[in-house]
Amino acid sequence: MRNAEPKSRRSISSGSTGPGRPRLKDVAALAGVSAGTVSHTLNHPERVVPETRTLVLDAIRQLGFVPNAHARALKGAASQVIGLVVLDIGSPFFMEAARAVERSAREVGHVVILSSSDDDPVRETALLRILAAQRVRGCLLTPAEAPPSPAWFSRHRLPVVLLDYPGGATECWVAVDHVAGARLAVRHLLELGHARVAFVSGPVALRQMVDRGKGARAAIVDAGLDPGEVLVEVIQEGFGIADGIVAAERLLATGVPSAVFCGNDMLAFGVYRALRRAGLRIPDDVALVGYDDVDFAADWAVPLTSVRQPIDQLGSVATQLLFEHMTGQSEHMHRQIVLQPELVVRESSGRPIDGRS
Amino acid sequence: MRNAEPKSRRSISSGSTGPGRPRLKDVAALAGVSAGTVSHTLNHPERVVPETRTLVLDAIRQLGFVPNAHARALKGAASQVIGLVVLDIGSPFFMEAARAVERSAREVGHVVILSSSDDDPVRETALLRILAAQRVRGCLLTPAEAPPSPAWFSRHRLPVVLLDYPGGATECWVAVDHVAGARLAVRHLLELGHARVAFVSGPVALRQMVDRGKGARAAIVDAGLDPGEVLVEVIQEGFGIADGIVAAERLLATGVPSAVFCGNDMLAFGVYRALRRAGLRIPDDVALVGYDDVDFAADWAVPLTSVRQPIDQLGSVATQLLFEHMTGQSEHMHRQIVLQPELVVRESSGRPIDGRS
DNA sequence: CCGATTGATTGAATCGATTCAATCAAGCGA
DNA sequence: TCGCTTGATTGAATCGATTCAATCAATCGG
Repeated sequence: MRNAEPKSRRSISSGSTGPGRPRLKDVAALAGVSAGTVSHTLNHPERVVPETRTLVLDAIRQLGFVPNAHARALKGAASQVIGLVVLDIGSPFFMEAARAVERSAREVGHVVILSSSDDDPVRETALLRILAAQRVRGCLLTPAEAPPSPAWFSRHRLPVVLLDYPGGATECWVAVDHVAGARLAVRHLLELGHARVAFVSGPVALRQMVDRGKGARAAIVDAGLDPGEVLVEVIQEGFGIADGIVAAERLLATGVPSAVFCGNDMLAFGVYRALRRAGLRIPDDVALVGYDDVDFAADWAVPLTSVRQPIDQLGSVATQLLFEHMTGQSEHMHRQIVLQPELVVRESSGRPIDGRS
Repeated sequence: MRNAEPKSRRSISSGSTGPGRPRLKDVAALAGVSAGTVSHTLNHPERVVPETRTLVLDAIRQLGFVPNAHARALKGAASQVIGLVVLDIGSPFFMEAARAVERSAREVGHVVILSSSDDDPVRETALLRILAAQRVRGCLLTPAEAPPSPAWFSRHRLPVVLLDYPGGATECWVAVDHVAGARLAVRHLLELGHARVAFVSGPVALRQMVDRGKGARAAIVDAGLDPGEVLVEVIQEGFGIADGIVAAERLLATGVPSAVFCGNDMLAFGVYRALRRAGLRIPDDVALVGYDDVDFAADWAVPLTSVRQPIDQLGSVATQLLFEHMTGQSEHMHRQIVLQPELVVRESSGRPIDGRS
């Protein structure tokens, strides 16, 4: 009994009930060649004589054969998949980055597994394990807290590039210099003649926000001034428009400086709204600068001066670095890249004010 | 020579040069059990006596073993991956949908391969082939034009649910009723007493835009009026803020109706901007309604009345349907789900106007 | 006209985990 | 103490494609 039909379970159902997912073997049978030849036409077409090739390709088309990537991968072929783990798919920042990554990956024939750690290190680890199990070719990661050690990645043979996270010298990463961005913004305001500047910050749990605060102070120090006298900090729990409104109201209660720099554009929009309601004009009464340069900034009622992050570049550079890492042999040198943001000056920051320091 | 070390190429390097990616075999060797037992501790822990289990688990931990998903899949285990092919990752709509899909998939222990067809049917086919090759468990697709036939998907054993696309009765799909959405919007304007309504449409190549136009006309017919007399259509090539501005300028040239319904919120924002510049007040002089209810709509200078699509629901319902399809045996019935959008009334549409029809 | 060379094709081993039948050991009743 | 049941563990076959050595055929020079 056991030997009567030892290996044709699949074939039977394939022959009788339905088409069944065609295997390479089926193609070979239909084309009247061996399995090896079919494989060759797919992977080394030059080794196969044209007539045979057409024969095989016809059979493939006829059966609608799609080679099993798992079997292929098992034999050692490099996977065509890379992983991307971000903190929050919902954020426009990561969305744009993901877009760039997807595009860059596509250019070299790869697809992307996208997932979100939701800022949870435990979930992050779980996701990395899944990616390792999938034997993806490599992965891009924005760590929730500290990323797994480089040893973890090399142990799992999982090339990694950290995204928007300044790591150590023994790993690859690409980050944006938030300190520099804020520095540009505040320097701009100081150059316009503002003597006191408010910094509306989002949650300080975010490295980015802390960096932007640092940059603001640095710009003031650069100008030979005292941050303690020039900077007014307002810290919000969130970073939406509503938080910006609250921040502006807090400022209104204590006296609004002539310039406000916000940790991101949403906060700036909120601040704008609240200040307008209070009868203040932008930029005549208050100069306003945001951060991120979201799509909307240029189209806001008063076009918003903002710091543009090279998100696109972030995604594509990181992907390129990853491919370098993936394809590079063991002689791969870890590289760290810091991208510089750019200040986009629009109407909201206004013109130089008369010196009344 | 050939037989001297027939199978230990990997083992050698593993033993001598570096750690090497540990295989199940290595775990078995370290734990002093057979491969089968290791597999059992992973997949049928109850079949293995507790002491052996700890032994094996220790070995797994010690080696940092992560089972090869490809080998697993090859043996027939269901993949933990689903595919998602959208038209454009960049758009907020798909971003939000992707987010919902990712979340729903995660809840049942799956990850998502995200990719964008960029509205190109050729690329769409290529992506679907990749997904089929990866033997993903199933896939969600927003077709660029007509999707591949249900036969294609069943041939490749690739369960599919069409996303935001009303397909046929022999496939699964989830879509939003754009006709109904526009109908709600225009009915609202008519009920407020507006006798003439402009419809600012985006590119008519988009099914959505055409449907919204239909809905606008339907609402007028519902009210017993003649669309030819009531509706003024303005068609734009794009659907950004700039296009909205152009549309408004065209309206201004011919005389602006007392109400404007826009194919999406961006167009509405542009219209708002242009009308304000022309000295018209919203909603006092012109009532304005958008579509999509993007994050910004509520926070716009004059909070925008808009039609909210249940995008989140779209993503999660589609994913649930896909899982039903994937896990369901052949007795799976194809299901079609149409989600209803909702009108969110805010200030921009104003209050009832005095009857001056 | 024969041996050698080139090139196309085939066959079999292989990747790593699963699974089922087979084995092995322990425990139990008689 | 022997046979039998029960349950843990092992071994071998298997999934589907790749690849390399082996085979087979044809062509060419001598």
